Amino acid sequence: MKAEQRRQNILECAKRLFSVYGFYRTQISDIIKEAGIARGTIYQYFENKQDIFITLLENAYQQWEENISQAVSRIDLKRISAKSYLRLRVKTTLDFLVSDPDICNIVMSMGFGLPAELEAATRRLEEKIRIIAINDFKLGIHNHHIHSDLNIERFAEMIAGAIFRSAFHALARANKNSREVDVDTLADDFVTLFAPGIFQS
Amino acid sequence: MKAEQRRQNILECAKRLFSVYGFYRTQISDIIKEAGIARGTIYQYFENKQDIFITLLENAYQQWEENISQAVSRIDLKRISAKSYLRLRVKTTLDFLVSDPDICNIVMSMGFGLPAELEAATRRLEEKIRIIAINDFKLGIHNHHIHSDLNIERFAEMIAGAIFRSAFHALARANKNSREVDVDTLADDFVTLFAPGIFQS
Amino acid sequence: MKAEQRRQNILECAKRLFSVYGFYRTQISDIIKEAGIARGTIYQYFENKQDIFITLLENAYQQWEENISQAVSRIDLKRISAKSYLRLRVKTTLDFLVSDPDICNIVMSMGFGLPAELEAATRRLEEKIRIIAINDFKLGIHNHHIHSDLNIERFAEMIAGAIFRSAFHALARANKNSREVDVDTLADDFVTLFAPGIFQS
Amino acid sequence: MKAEQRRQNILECAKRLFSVYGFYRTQISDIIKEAGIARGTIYQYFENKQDIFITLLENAYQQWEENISQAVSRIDLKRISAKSYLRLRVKTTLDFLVSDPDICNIVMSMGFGLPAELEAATRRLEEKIRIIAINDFKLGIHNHHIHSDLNIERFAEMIAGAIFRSAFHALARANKNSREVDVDTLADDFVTLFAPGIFQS
DNA sequence: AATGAATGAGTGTTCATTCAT
DNA sequence: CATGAATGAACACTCATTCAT
Repeated sequence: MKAEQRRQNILECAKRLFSVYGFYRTQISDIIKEAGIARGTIYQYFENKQDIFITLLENAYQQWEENISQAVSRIDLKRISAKSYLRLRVKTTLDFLVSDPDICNIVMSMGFGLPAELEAATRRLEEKIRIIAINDFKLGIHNHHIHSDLNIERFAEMIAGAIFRSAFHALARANKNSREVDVDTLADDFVTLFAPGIFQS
Repeated sequence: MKAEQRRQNILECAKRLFSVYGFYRTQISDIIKEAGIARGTIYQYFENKQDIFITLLENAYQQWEENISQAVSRIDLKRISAKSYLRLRVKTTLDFLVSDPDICNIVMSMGFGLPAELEAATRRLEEKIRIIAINDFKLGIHNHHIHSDLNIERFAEMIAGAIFRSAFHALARANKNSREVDVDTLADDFVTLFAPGIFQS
Repeated sequence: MKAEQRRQNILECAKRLFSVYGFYRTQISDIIKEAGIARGTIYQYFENKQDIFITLLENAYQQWEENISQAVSRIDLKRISAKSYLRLRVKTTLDFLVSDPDICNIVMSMGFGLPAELEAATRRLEEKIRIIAINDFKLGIHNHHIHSDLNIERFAEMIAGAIFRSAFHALARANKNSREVDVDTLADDFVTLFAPGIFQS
Repeated sequence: MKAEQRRQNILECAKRLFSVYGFYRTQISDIIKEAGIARGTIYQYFENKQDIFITLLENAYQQWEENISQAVSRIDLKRISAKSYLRLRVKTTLDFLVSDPDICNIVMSMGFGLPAELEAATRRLEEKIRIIAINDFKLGIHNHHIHSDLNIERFAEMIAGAIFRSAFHALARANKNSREVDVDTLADDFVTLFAPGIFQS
């Protein structure tokens, strides 16, 4: 498993660097220096620079889906209130973003100006969040917690935007120790702002 | 005046290209080809590639501030309702973003991974929007339209995020003709979603 | 004569700049800025950058030859001592170099690394000095002031080298006011060092 | 050791080219063509063009100082005559210049018009020679071989000028085979010309 | 004659990727 | 598997010269 360890180490280093400098300004030289390996070695684990970047995202998405399904599995849908459900969803997302701030940084940047393939990969997470939000809205409408004439697609976009932006700022400003706290107040603030508009009685 | 025209043309072309390909993938060669000028000519109008990019942003910011101050000057603050005021603010911002979708694209991308100087320049617009939102909140609190115990800094972030993201998607999907419509429904959707949370009675 | 004036002004400015920065680091842009003329104008007076440089040297050579012939015409060869003759020759050369330190600077640099044509032009002055020195030596041998078995070609080289180097340093260090003095003591020092070796009795 | 060999080869080629064409007219393309390497390779051994040039000079200076100290260590100062000492000094310098005519060419050119940093580096050798000459003069005065009222700074300049110029011409004209001879006669000619003036009894 | 915008060949340098050891 | 020297296409930028006005 030595090889697998090395692979992970490369990914780890690359993630940190991509997160700070972005795709173009992070050079292969930087990554191998950080990982303490030789120039050629990195190409034994990855096809090329893009491959590293995409692998990073792919891993993050997998992690994300596991988090989501775990969180959902713990809910008793019949007993939880709509508002608590919203908060849980937001909290789960924020927890994930906070648990891996580097990936969070990469994904939230929208990947503007990246090679087409990478841009697409970058956008997949927001897309997933949007789809989950839309499905939740549909569920809410079905359960009569949400008015059926709301533009749920648009709402989903705005919510995704709000979460990403506020998470981004919270992470950017946070010192390492106080992050745990931030997530809870952030989720609370989110619910305070959005719940009234979403659950218009 | 010929010179000024050419300068504008270069900016125009560069804007379009930066908007689609970002800073790194847009090459000087592309810009001059698009502008139909020779290699050296571009350097008679701009110091370097960064200079073009920054000039573009600076122009946009100036335009943006003019729009804002014009819009505000037409309001009778004593007669307008809080909700209408919110809608007007959002509408003004969206109008601006829609009127220059390329700049909008560039600015909304957060400039992640750009050379430090450019990244800073890129973030200035969102910062401005956030500050305006915060000031509006303070005004609302002062006028008792908004609860004083809301976390207005956080709200401002979320609102900025929501506006940018939804505008971005609206623009990305929109065909050129239907944009006018989008802005109005977008503003309406925005108010529908946010007003209840902001103006909690 | 307006045109001739302008031409002279360009030469004047170019000379100063070439003297300080050399051929390559002096740009046409610098010259026109210094001369206060437009970019195109300079090409109405000179073919190209090289042409300016060569014209400068040519003028200097002409000036130099006038100086030399004037100085010689004032000597009564029958009455002057060999040593005084040597001193006069050296003094004349130094006077010229001091009278136009910029040209002096250019010529003394040997023109190493210049385009072939310019390098050749640059070396012409030292060549002239060497030839004059050789002829003077021959005259000295003929008049029995100088041993006939000395290697006069070699002596001429060394003398040219010594004059140029010491003049160069004197000029480089001199403040504008004290130059007149320098030339005389320089000539004296030169005679003190070289006369014994040249006029070996 | 392969790497060191390649590095030396690059320096070798660059030296030859700089010697003939100077700094500006020698292009990176020329050097790599001469060295038979790829464009990027040269930047693995040197930071940039200037770095190559400076390394070349630095190496030469080191070589020169070794030569000097070796030569001095072989002298028995108590037994050697002042004139022989002078000849030895000149001979040592000429031997060095002749042993590496390319560097000699570069250094003797005074570096006029080079980028400031390079110009400074270029002038260091003449400066060293001048200082050695001055120290030797002081020694000569102390030992009563040289009059104490001579302007030794000036003499040092002239001597340096004479050596450089005559060496330069000797090298420029010499065919490869006859150099050995030249140095000895050159040193003799030098002593013949300068000794009487320096050791004025 | 004067202008200055336009030109484009040329130059140094970068950096992801390859490959012999 | 690991290494790191070698590669070369790609890129931003310069600057002497031209030419329409």
